Amino acid sequence: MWLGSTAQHAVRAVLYITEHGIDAPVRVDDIAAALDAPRNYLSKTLHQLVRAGVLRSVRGPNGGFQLADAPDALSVARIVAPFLPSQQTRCLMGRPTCGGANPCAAHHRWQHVADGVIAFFEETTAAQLLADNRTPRAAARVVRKKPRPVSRRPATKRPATKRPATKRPAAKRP
Amino acid sequence: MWLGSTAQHAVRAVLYITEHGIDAPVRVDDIAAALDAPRNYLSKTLHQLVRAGVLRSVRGPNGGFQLADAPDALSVARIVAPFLPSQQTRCLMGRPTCGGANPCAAHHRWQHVADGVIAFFEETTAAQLLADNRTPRAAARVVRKKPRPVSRRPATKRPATKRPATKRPAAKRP
DNA sequence: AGCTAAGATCATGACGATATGATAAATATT
DNA sequence: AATATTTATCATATCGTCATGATCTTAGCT
Repeated sequence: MWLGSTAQHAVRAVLYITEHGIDAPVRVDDIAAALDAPRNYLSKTLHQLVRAGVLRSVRGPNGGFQLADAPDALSVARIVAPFLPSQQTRCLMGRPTCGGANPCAAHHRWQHVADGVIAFFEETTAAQLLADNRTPRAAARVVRKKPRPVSRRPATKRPATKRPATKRPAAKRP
Repeated sequence: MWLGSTAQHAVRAVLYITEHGIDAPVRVDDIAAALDAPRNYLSKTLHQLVRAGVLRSVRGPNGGFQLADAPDALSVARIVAPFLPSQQTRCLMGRPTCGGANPCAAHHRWQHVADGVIAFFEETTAAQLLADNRTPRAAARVVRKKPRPVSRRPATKRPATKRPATKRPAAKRP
């Protein structure tokens, strides 16, 4: 609902990378297998996230994708933005002039609802979703509380995480 | 936002019909001109609303479209339903199994937001939107109140409104 | 240098949404 | 019955999304 399948793949892929990419990049093949998503199309999608500054990619052997920032500084809005239709109006009717002096018929009633949706996208972080996913029991409760604004600490450059030649469990087909 | 242009045309057209179709059907040409929407495509769209039971159509001279029910018994949801993508899941990720025992990562946080949107569509009526449109000043206030559930009175069959041969101001090109 | 494991990219196509223009069908008026 | 008016429908076109499969490029390893 309200997210195209590409954006849905993007969110789920980012969550997967957040969970499994702590010390080594995650391969597209692994993500595609885990999400049951088309491999090449997912590759393209992830690359768009690289261009958007959400992910970093490493080519060649032992390559893959990692988060560019800390998961609690990554809002769903940033993940989803590259895959939203370009003409983004907040007007239900799509009226370009809607607002302020010239509201469309639905403007005032819709505004509240739309604000809620925008807030969800802006304030929900990858870290929160992952935490919810790990403890579904607790998630049903946490959601009752007023959401805190997204952590704005400046993108904690992690110290390059030069991973020590982690021999992964070898390729699937040796 | 979140409504395709067809659905947007549908809502605006219904509002126009609600306003101008009190005692006589409204012609597609008039609606198309008022909305600046493509004439034939709008015709098709309106016909879909006829099939959905939202409008009634009258063919031939003095024909056009009228509401099938009273405006305060017509929710936005009913207007928009025929133009929504068929696979309607409330899950942000589109997971078919999302919910209850097997929630997706975003389920609990998203549910509240989605509920708000659903409620907007279900509880907002054509009559309300039209009233808001006529008094934009007051609309900014009314929206603060808790919305009342949609009036459910049983579709007031109006007594056929056989209009007395209303000569309309003639065609555009005589 | 050559092999191999990865991401990056390209050509192609299916599909639905959004139209456009022409034509068919219905009906009120004369 | 003929005509004019109005909706209903059909054939076709365009565009963006969502892919698929093949090929190119990068970089670690020996």
